[in-house]
Amino acid sequence: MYHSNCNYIMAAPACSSSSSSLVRKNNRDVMRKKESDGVRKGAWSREEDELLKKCIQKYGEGKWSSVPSRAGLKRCRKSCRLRWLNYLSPAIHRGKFKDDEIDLIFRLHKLLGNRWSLIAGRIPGRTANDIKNFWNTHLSKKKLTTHEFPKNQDKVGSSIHHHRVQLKETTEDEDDTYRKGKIEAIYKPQPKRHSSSEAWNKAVMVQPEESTAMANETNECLLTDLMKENSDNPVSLDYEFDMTDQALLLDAFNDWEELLNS
DNA sequence: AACCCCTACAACCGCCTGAGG
DNA sequence: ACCTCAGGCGGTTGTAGGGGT
Repeated sequence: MYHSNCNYIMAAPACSSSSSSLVRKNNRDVMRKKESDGVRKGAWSREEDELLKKCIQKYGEGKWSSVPSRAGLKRCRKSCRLRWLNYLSPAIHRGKFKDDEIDLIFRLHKLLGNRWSLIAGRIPGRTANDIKNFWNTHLSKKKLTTHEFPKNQDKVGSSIHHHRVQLKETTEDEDDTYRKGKIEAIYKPQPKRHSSSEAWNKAVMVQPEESTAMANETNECLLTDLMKENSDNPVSLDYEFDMTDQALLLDAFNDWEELLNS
C-alpha cells in the first residue's frame, strides 16, 4: 500500500522465508491485489495516480462513470472518485491536525454527530474521510472509555486534555476527574442520516425568496430542537452548548442553505 | 531476530438520495 | 409510479509500520 508517506506498493516478494509474519504478509499482498471482473482493487499505484490526475486535469471533476475509461484505469467510478477526493485533490491539506482544528471537530461533532461531510465542510483542506479516521482513531475511543488516560499523555491524550480545558474551562478538580476517567462520554450517538425532525426539515426547506428573518427563525427552531435532543440524552448532560457552538451551527446551516439554493 | 500488538489511515462496501427516462 | 444510474455518505475492513517483549 502506499501510505501517507507515499510508499507505493512493491511487487510481493517471492516467498523465501518460512517465518509466519512473512507468510502472513504475502497473503496480505495477495488479498490486496485481488481483482474481480477486471476491476482492480486495493492500493493505488503511482502510475494509476498519474493517470487519474491527468484525466481530472483534462476533463475536470465529475462524470465519474466515464473517468475509468477516459483515464485508462481498471478501476470503478467510486474508487476513482474516492482516490481523487480523499488523496489526490490539490485542495487537500495533509499533515497533523492542529489544536484549533481538533477543537472545531469536537464542537462540530457535538452539534452534528457523525455527519463527517458537514464537519469537513467547515474545516478547509480536510476531507470527511480524514476527519472520520481521526475521530475514530484518536477521539472516539477516548470519549467512550471510562479508563484512565495513558500516563504518558502524548499527542492524543494531551490534545484531548487540552480540549477539555478549552471547551468547558473546567476547574482543576473537574479536570482531574476527567483525567481519572470518571466523566462519562460527552458525545451522544448520532443518526446516520439527516434528522427527520420537523425543525430539521423546515431548515432544509427554507426557500431563497423567503425572508432572512424567517430563515433565522427556522434555524433557531432547528437549533432548539437539536439542543433539546441533546438534553434528552443522558450521556450528553456534561456538555452545554455555548454561544460559539450556536454560532457554528447557524453558520453551518447558512452555508448549507446557500448550497441548497444554488 | 522474531513475533505480537497497536495505531493510523487508505480503500472498500452497502446504502440512500435525487435526477432522468 | 416505477426503474435505473450516478453521486455521495458513513461504517467497516485491511494493512503498513512502529514499538514492545
